[in-house]
Amino acid sequence: MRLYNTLTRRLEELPPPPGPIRMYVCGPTVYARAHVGNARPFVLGTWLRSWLRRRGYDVTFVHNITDINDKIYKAAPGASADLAERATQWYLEDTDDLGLGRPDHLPRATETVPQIVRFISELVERGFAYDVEGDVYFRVARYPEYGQLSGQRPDRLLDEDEEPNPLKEDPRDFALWKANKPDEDTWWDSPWGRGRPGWHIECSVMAEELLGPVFEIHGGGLDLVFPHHENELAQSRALGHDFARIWTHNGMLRFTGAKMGKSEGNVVTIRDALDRWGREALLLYFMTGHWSKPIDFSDDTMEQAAAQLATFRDALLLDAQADVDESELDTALAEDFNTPDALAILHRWRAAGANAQLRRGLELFGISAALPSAPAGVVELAEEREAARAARDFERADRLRESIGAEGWEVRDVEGGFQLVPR
RNA sequence: GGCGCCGUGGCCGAGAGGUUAGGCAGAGGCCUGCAAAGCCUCGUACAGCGGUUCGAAUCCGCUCGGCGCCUCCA
Repeated sequence: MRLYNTLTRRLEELPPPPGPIRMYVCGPTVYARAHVGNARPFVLGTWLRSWLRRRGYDVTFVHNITDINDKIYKAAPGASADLAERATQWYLEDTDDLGLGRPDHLPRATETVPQIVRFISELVERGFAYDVEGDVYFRVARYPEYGQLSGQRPDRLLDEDEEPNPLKEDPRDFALWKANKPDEDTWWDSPWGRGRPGWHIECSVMAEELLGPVFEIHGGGLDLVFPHHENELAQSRALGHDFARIWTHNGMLRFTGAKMGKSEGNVVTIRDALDRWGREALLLYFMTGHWSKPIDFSDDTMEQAAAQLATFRDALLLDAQADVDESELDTALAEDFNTPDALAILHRWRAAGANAQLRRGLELFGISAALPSAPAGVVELAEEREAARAARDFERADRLRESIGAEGWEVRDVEGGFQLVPR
């Protein structure tokens, strides 16, 4: 199994089964309903887990909930904890409805504060951090490797336009701990006074708490490479921890086509996508693009995914029992988890009539392609149509087919009866 | 300006020096009372310009175009 590693900029071999494979995928900051783009790393993480397990790996999948953040304070003045809790529940509901199961651990920043404080204290003791007026900052100058993940050169990271924070020794330094401000309604006690963790530290700590100081995979959106992941790496390596070996960064979703969303964010929530297209079409959509590349989310691309799903469903209605070499799929996935290639293979199996393997292959990605059964009223119409056909009253039969169509179903005449398919 | 990614047939999208990717949409046909599904047939594409090579969509250079990040966005 090889995966593209942002840190080394090449494909990297995973240890052989059973591993272990310890995987941390950055989860959401909970301040609003998550959008489809947020689903991509989650989907990828659960897919990877199930496939690796099938290959005999011992996998632990950690996915965090960042429930302490500036954005939350800003979005819900005076009620940030409440919003964070609500948005956490939304996220769990939305990702549950993707039907891929839950990560093995869903740590929350608010439940990790003592460990975070300990971690920061150690950084301070070792000179990698300093406190000023209740804030604690990471001393970038003390960590010469800074920039290795994102390819940024430390000396080029100075932004002249930015008003420098006078508390920082160096404008590149970033906050590990922030003193409580009057409009922030949650806080924790610490050696530096009342405050709360900065943005990046919670991930270093939660990952190491659950996976240890060295683990195999760290994932997340490409937009997190800098500064978020760069900073995580710096904090942990500063303490001598290897931290993540392979960094996987998934490409962004591009929202094109019809404008959705409000003022500027033309985004679609996971919920909306689920309601409109169904979870299986959505999952199939995610398969159509390689995880490391951007994909367009549009009516057009979703319709194409839905059409592919229908094709698979139709094929599985047939009683086909051909046999194919199932390892072909594993070969595709073993090479950087190439789902578009995997999808092409599944289509070949479909065309070959290898339904058992096709079903197993789809299930790996959480797609059961099972047909819902038609409501009784629709079944009745179909039975009436059968009777009309038997009586060779085709005009009536065609009218009944139209009525069935109006209910959102399609009748097909098959050997010895009919079949009802939603459309 | 800095770091990086990408441009493949109407659309989506693998591949990566010489061999059919696959799908969606479309056309014709078989089947069907008519359909649907299924099956058969049909597309010789790799942004442009140079170069390397016996041979390039695949390597090199330049140009054009799109995108991400550059302190809180998955």
